[in-house]
Formats: sequence, structure tokens, C-alpha cells
Amino acid sequence: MADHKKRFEIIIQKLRENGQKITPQRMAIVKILAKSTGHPSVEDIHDEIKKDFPTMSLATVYRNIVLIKSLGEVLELGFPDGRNRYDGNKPYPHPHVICIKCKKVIDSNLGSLDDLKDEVAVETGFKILNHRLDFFGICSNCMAEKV
Amino acid sequence: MADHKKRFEIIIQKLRENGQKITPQRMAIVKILAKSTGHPSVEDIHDEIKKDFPTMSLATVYRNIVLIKSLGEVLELGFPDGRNRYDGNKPYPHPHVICIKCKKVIDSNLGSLDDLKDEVAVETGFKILNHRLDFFGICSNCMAEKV
DNA sequence: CTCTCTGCAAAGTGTTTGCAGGGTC
DNA sequence: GACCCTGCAAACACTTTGCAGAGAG
Repeated sequence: MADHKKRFEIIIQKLRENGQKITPQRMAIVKILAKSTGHPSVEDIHDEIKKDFPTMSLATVYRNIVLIKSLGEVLELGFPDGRNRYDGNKPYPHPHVICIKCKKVIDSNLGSLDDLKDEVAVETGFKILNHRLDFFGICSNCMAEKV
Repeated sequence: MADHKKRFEIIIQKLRENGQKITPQRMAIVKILAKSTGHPSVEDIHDEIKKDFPTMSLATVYRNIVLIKSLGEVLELGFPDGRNRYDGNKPYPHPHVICIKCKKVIDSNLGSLDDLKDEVAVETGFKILNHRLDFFGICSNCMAEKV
């Protein structure tokens, strides 16, 4: 089974277990999140779904993302421009590389921060629950453009 | 000369070099940013200054932060709760450790990410300009509280 | 049949901007 | 004296919320 198909089933299952109802809108949102390799914003998701579902409301997207986030099944990428992006395919913390020109976001597969996390915990006395590591720069496409 | 005094002079000097005028409001803002070990929000800064300067406007704080940010003399910490914090004492990227209960932010002195940055650049083809590394958790104070 | 979910519109929150008067250089 | 800066209030962008009707289980 394809990876994003699996993720879709997992999220839907988790919703069911929590007594949530499976509405068509909810399925459409989960479907996009499950294969969210493009790190869509709420508006991206809304636009995408409106193609087949013209009455879909932005509020519904927001509400469902809050819900799925509370189940730990989607990762929110806080964005400097105030437009958050979401990753429901890899909902655990992992490094992102972000182009400040075209806003493209790609995942990096490098570097576990577990050691550093432990060191920081000792240094500060915190119990570390979570982290985020983002690199900002210019992607090769944007660099190639002579603007 | 104390560290934050030095930072104050550096920022003021940089403003002068850029042809900006040194107003009392601006000095007050720079003074707080220069010793911003507490990582104040815009509202924190505004509140602090209003004690001696009751007519100080929020808009002025925002405008000055944009200006100083454009000179590279203050670091903006994007916050999940949408209330940004600022560090004008160490304006270069460095790891932060954030308590999700009391919102306290402290600096970590560990870990250079230069190696990782180079690896990510090779992996993705990006030219990396910047990064951010934040750990979220519970500080020892909040852990001690039986709430 | 019950109880949650949706769509709509209004309200909220943090930030930015237009304008006219005031202050720095 | 020229031009930038400030304070005020309105405008903005994103997100959240109240309500009444629709739909899942």
C-alpha cells in the first residue's frame, strides 16, 4: 500500500477511535494531509478541495487541522510570513529547508538531534518534548533565475 | 563596558550610519533590545517603555523593530502562539529552549550547526542563509509545580 | 434520534499603513 | 528648514468562534 494511503487510513482510524465522525469534508482534508509532501497551507488545502466541493468552508479546514493536530497526526510548520504549513505525512519533528524566494519547503533526511536534545536538557534543566529545525535559503531554481 | 551597553552603542551607531534619526523613543527601544536576555515581545517592550513614556505607541515599536531587523541587529523568534519575541543582544541564529507552560525562553550555548548546514546544502542544492533551532519543553520551575 | 459537524458571518489577535503634526539634524 | 519620525486610528491577514441547520452513526 502506498505510503500516503497508509497514512490516510491511520489518521481516519485514529479519528474513529476518538469518536469523531467521518464526513466527506473530513476525508478530503485528511486525504490531502496524508500526502502533504508539498507542505500545503490551510488555504492551499481549501483551494484544492473546493475544486470538487465548492461549498467547503475555510473554517472547516481550520477546525479539522486543530483536531488532527491534537491527535498528533499532523505537524504544523510555523512560518515567518504567518501562513502556517502542514505535514500529515511525516507528523514527527524533522528538519525543513525553506526557500525564502519561492516559499518551497522540502524535507531533509539528515541529522538526528537526539544527542543535542539530551545535552540541552542537561544544560537547562528542561524536559524537552519537541523541537524544530529549519534552514532558510535560496533553492537552486531561484538561484538560476537572473532577476 | 557592559555587554548590553556595547550592543546599544553598536545599534545606535548603525542607525546613524544609515541616516536614521535618533529619537528618544528609538533610544528607549534600542536600549531594551540591547539587553533583551528575556526575549521580550513587542508588547513587553511597549509596556516597559510606557512606564516612563506614556504616549509611546505600539506602531512605533513595530516600525523600529522592522528597521532594526533590516539592519540585522535584532533576531526575531517566531512563536507558535503568534506573538514574536526579539533578541537584540545576540542577533545571530542560536538555539532557544522554550517552556510551553510559562513561555520562558532561554538561550542554549551548545551545538554549532555549521556541519549540518553544509550537509543540508549539499543534500538539497540550496544556498543556506539562515536557520533556526528551537526546543520546546517544560522548565524546572513549571515541572516542580503540582498543578 | 442524538449529537457532532458544517457553512456562514462576525469577532479576535497580532501587525502594518495613511495621515497630519512634531522633532532631529 | 527639510525630511524623517511619531501617535492615532483604520486597515490587514490569518485564525477562531457563535449559531442554526444538515448529516453521521
